[in-house]
Amino acid sequence: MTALKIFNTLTRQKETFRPIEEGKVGLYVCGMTVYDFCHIGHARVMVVFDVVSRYFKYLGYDIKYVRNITDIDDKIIARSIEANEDFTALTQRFIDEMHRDEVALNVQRPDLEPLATESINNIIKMIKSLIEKQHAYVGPNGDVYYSVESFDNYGQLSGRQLDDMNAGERVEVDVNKRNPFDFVLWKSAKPNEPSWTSPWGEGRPGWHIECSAMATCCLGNHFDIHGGGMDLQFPHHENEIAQSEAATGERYVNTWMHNGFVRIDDEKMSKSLGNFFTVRDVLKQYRGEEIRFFVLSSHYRSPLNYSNEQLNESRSALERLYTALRNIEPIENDQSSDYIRRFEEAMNDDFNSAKAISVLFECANEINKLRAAEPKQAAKVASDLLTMAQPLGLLGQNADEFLKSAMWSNDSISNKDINIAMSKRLAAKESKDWVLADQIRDQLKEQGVILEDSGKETTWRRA
RNA sequence: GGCUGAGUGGCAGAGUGGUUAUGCAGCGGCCUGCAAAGCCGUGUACAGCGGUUCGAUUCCGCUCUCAGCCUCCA
Repeated sequence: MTALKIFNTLTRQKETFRPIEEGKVGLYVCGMTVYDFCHIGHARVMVVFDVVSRYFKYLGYDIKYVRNITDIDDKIIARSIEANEDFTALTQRFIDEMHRDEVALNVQRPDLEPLATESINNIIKMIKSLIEKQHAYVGPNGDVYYSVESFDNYGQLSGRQLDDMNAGERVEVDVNKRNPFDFVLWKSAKPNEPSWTSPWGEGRPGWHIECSAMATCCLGNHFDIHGGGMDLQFPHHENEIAQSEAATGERYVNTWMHNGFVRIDDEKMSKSLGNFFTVRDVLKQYRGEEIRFFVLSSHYRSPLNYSNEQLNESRSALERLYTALRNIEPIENDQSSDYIRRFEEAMNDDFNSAKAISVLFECANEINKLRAAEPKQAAKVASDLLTMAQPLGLLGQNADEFLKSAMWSNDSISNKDINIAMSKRLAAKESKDWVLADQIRDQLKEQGVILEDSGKETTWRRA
């Protein structure tokens, strides 16, 4: 059995995973800022780290998975003013929507979902300690800043030197900062903004500090894995390291994992570019499992190009897998399985879900070959297939139900009417009236229903 | 300007110093009353130019192209 290897952004290498505490894993992932619906890029983070978490469980680890929710920031404030809605009502609304998307994508809830607004005490404590240790200072405007020059290893994660970066190239440099790369820990409140009391007056936390506070609070000063999107590498995660290690004096995180972007027409999908699709929108056309399969069909660090063609392919792929599982009662396989071995080998290689999925198809092929002659053997392979699908969060539905429920044709004709048409066709077939039988079949096909004859039995599915 | 990463067959997408990825689509066959599903077979793929090597798509160098970060962003 190969050991689990994970690509660590910090070292830019795959490293054998060694937990800090035997048999346990602490995982922290940067979650959503809740002022809008989740888009497919967010879905990728959710699904990717859901699989990471499921796979650790599959391997028998006791995992603690923490994903924060940013429920206070500039955009939230802007939205709440715009919508004339209290910011807590706004954020609660989108937290609920996010949870709805997760359910649709079969994403399991993290063990903890801390809120920034419920972590203010810890945030203040950490800022205090940073000021005491002279890693932070109060600027002329009353905001508290982190001093990047006070931290020797600043730039270790993103592989950049302070001198190499073009500060102020695209954004005006804040005159209150000693170094242009210093960042806000505590922001003083403007009139009518939500705020909390602190030693530096009424205000709210900066973006980066909340994650340091929540992560160390939930998982300890030093934990195993921290994840998030590629774009968070700099400055967000770089700043988290600087803050946390300066404040605690301990190493912060062993392994950093970053997932690649979803792209549209070879461009990053993002809010600022406006080229995004919300999970909600895509769910009108595709099932959650189809979106999930699409996300897992490429490696998590690769770019993922969004298109209908790709989603359609994911649909066909799932149909093939479910078709193999149809009408089979899996029997637990007591023998060691080469499929499982290769599946684990793929997953142990930095969670290579694309490669792992190819093993699922080999199982499907094997089942189809065995099903007539050796049904018992086929049932065992089916069990293997489901065993592998579980940590991927796939194939959890009943095969026949999945195949009978394709979404857009659901309302065109009822199951009852399908059955009526089928019995008419059966009668036609028995009297060898092929013209009528084919006519009925063609008609159903127009309504999105495909008939499949096998021997005397006829099954149906929706296209 | 600095720093990352990527360029694979019609499409998508893994991987490897010499041997079948996988899925979708195509073609031929089997099965079928005919289909569908399934099975079998089938594709001179690895951006370009040099180098290392008995041998490179895989290692090294250069070139070209693309994407990302250096502002908020998953």
